[in-house]
Amino acid sequence: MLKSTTATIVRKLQLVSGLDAEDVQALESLPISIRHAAAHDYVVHDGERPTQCCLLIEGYAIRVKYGSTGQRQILSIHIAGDIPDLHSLHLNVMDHNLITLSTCTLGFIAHDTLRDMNRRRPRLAEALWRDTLIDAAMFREWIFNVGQRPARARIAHLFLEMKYRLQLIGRCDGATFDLPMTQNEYGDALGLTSIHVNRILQELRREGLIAVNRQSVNILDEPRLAELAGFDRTYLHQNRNL
Amino acid sequence: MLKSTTATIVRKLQLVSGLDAEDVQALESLPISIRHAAAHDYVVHDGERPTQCCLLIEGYAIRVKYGSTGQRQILSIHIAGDIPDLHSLHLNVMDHNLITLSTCTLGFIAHDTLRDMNRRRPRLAEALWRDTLIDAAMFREWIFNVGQRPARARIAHLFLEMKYRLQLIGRCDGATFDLPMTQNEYGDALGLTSIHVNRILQELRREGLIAVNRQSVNILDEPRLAELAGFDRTYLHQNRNL
DNA sequence: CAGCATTCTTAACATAGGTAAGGATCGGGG
DNA sequence: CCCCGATCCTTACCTATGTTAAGAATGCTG
Repeated sequence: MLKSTTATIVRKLQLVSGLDAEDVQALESLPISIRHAAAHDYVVHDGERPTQCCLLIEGYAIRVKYGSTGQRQILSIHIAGDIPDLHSLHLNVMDHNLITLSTCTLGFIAHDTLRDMNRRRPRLAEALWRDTLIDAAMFREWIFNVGQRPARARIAHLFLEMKYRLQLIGRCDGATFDLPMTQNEYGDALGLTSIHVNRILQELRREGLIAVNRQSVNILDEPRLAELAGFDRTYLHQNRNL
Repeated sequence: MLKSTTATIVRKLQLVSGLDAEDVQALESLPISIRHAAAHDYVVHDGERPTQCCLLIEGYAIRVKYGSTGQRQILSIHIAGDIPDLHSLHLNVMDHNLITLSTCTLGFIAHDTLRDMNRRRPRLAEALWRDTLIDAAMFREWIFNVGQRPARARIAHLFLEMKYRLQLIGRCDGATFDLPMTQNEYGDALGLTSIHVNRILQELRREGLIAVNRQSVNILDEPRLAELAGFDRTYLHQNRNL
């Protein structure tokens, strides 16, 4: 079952920002060069000056900042339909890395092409701008998460965010979804050590809230988890009318 | 000495993104309604649906998220020339609050007016988009700061960020600049308690790195402070050619 | 100038989360 | 099919930061 390379992003933008037929047409006819990447491959490096953007067609990727003393902070987790380095269209230098989490299908679109499209189709340009703004909104929530919530709530919040984002693109029907992350990586995302992540995960399992393993998450008791996390999905801005 | 309401933002955008004479002209002739606000006033509320953006003409403001159990996280600190709620142009609902820190001169610009300008002047639209992207870049660094750095480095990093941003708009010549924040507010910004902020500030003072009080900061030993903080200004994207 | 409310400071004590180290499992390559 | 490296899990102990409390500076405001 071969899906169009743009199917997922088209679906996302349609739901989130609204596109007319011509916009969809413009997106679908964009020249994209496909590449397959292995898990834990660099897509874009910190300090680099990209001349193209990377559409995540299939798989999972993360944005990561490294510190001088080896610390590592995951800034966001990306799924199919995302363009994690869209910002490079207007920000010349990368200030972080883009790395795959799983094997991925990537589609590269030249900056020139995108700029051209934006000029021609202001509604699409707006949708892309909006996409980067939603990115920023998720960063804000991430700051709150890391700065204010205790470890349990932090982890719970991450799972719920991923659930709603995957739901939007049709990759989570019930309560289960793929998420190929190690406990170490959860730690890097949440500002915790893998040991502590492990402690908390044990607790949450014991309490019957979730089932997690290296590749997937199953949310067993969403109401209690949402309560624990203080989760409010407004910040995801998934509905353009809301 | 009366300064034009747009002088600071024009200066910033010129340095950061480059504007031609017509762009400047367009900005300067924007209809703006001025309002003065007291310190600690709400400018925009979480959950609100703004129909205008707020240009910070004079003074300091913060963006803040409140948690269900009273926690408070400051997401960013804003200075003259910033439009802290520019994102509301494409994101309908506010997911946080905008609050003044000091008495402020605010300039409100209707969304319709801005959208109109963006359509007419693509370069300006690009500069504004870029401005929101720099915002996002600062959020990323803020995540790293709160997630990875120990308290000392966290505080040091905040001071250095403010220094370079104020320098750009000409409000920090030497090593001293205004920053009207209490230790409590530093805590809310950094995910620390005011008591711990106080402890660290004492240390940094004793070691001759900084002098801080309720309204201003004096960076006494920038090299050592930058070393401590692991500060690298790239993420501020202050130079369009860089 | 008095008086009240912040803010700052210090101290004693408590705990969430980090560090270190080793054993148990698991999955992919030879 | 078995071995090896990577995860995962567990335990014990330690430290940065939070909590509570209370007094000393400030700085408004009347």
